[in-house]
Amino acid sequence: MTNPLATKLSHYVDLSDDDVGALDWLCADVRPFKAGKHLIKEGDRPEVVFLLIDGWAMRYKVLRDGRRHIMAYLVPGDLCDVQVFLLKAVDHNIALLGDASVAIIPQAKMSALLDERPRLTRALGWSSLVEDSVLREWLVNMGQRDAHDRIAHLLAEMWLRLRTVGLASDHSIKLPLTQADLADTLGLTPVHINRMLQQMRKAGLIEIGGGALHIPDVQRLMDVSDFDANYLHLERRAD
Amino acid sequence: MTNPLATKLSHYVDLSDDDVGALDWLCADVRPFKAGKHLIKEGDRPEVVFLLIDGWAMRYKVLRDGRRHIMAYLVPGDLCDVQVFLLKAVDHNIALLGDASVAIIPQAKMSALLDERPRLTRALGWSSLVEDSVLREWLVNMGQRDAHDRIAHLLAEMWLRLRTVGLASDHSIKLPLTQADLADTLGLTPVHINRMLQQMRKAGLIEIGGGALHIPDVQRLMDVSDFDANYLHLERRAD
DNA sequence: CGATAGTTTGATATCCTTCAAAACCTGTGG
DNA sequence: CCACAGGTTTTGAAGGATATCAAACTATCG
Repeated sequence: MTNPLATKLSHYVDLSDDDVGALDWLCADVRPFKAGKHLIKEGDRPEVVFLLIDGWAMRYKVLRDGRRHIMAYLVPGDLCDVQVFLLKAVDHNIALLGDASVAIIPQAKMSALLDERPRLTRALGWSSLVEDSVLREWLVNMGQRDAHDRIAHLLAEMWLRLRTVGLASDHSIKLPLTQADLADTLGLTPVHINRMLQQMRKAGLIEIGGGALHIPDVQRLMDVSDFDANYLHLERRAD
Repeated sequence: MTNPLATKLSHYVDLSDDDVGALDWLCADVRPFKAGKHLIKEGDRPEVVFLLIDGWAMRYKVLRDGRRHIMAYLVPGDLCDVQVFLLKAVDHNIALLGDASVAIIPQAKMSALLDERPRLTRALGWSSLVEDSVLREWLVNMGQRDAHDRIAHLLAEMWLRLRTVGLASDHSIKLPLTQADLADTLGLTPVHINRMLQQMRKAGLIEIGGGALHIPDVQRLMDVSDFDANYLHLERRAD
């Protein structure tokens, strides 16, 4: 199974071969993009849906005084704002964090899929509920945890999410984030991120650097950061 | 127009009389509940959808050590987790903040509405995109703003949201929140909330207390808190 | 090999928390 | 109608987590 969206959705529902075929059909138009390319800009009214095939993207906002806040990371298998064409104008940006491959899906194709494949529609609905749930957990993370635990929680989440699309090898993932990116994600200073990462390194919790993250003992990282994987809803609903 | 959901949706699309009638039909079963009553509990798999008619509710999570974080406030016209029956189990709680009236909508009734009234379906989709957008703005609020601005931003938002359902009289709204609630919403201490509120009172930004909030100059409150109303998507899409 | 982005270090300032107690409400039962 | 109980708001003093500022160091890439 090469399509990362299919890999992800198969965690939520049983996909038939036809379903997988339909997803491949959806991703007929895959293009390479350079690092920093914007898929969506504030004020746009997008006409197509994007699906990340390879690489990372971030969803972010810029405040009036120039500060930036990153509100989500998109990894392979993640869709950009499936429903967003309902709105007059989007209120955020989505940019690639490195060179990436992106499938471009015309609105009509997306609608056709949703009309004809109820099982996929359900899986996509699930997937978007999980996105909401992740957003809520980020809010809790910012509101209730100190810098150390906040970072640990985020890293554990990214590791788990990448594993569900088959992108965690042994205990490592690619992590194309600078410490400034982490700072703008967690509401902290790059300086403080740096100091906390050093502390976590010394404690043997993580090895980080050079665009990669190694977590020797994921359970331990989850324990220290009060991580409860429920919010990722990886357990399939029984019915 | 008495149905607060109809009032809210009419900001997004033009509703026909039939649409409004359908919404009233949806809310046939309205019941009174006592303060503190839980509409949804973590681990539930709800069979019905709730619609707040009168009163406030909060969506919150409890961490392992007992800390609580409030992730959203629901006000009249807001639905509880329309799609949530897709999930195996919800990962949060929704409780009433005071005595309230709640419409109880069976799953089947909701589905029927969505099948038969594409315009309402579109409006509900819009409404749920706005909810997501609000959640993202809360994340930015926590990540980038200090205590004072964070509080100001939240109060301005609640004032605007209540106004769109016709519940802001002159410059006042009901605000059934304790300072501890605000603290658990904004990731601050009740003590610090208290001191900031005093400061805002002295500055003439707000009058708050006794379950009510008065904002003499909403524009000023929005200015100091870097409030950009775009994220509420109150501008109707032109098409 | 120089330029540029990213990481690391140190010293100091500040916002916010913590802890503890007093004051203030609001509803309830006697 | 008073007294009391529980929750909420307010106040003070002191400590801690994180920010700020400035600069050195390191990696990366054309």
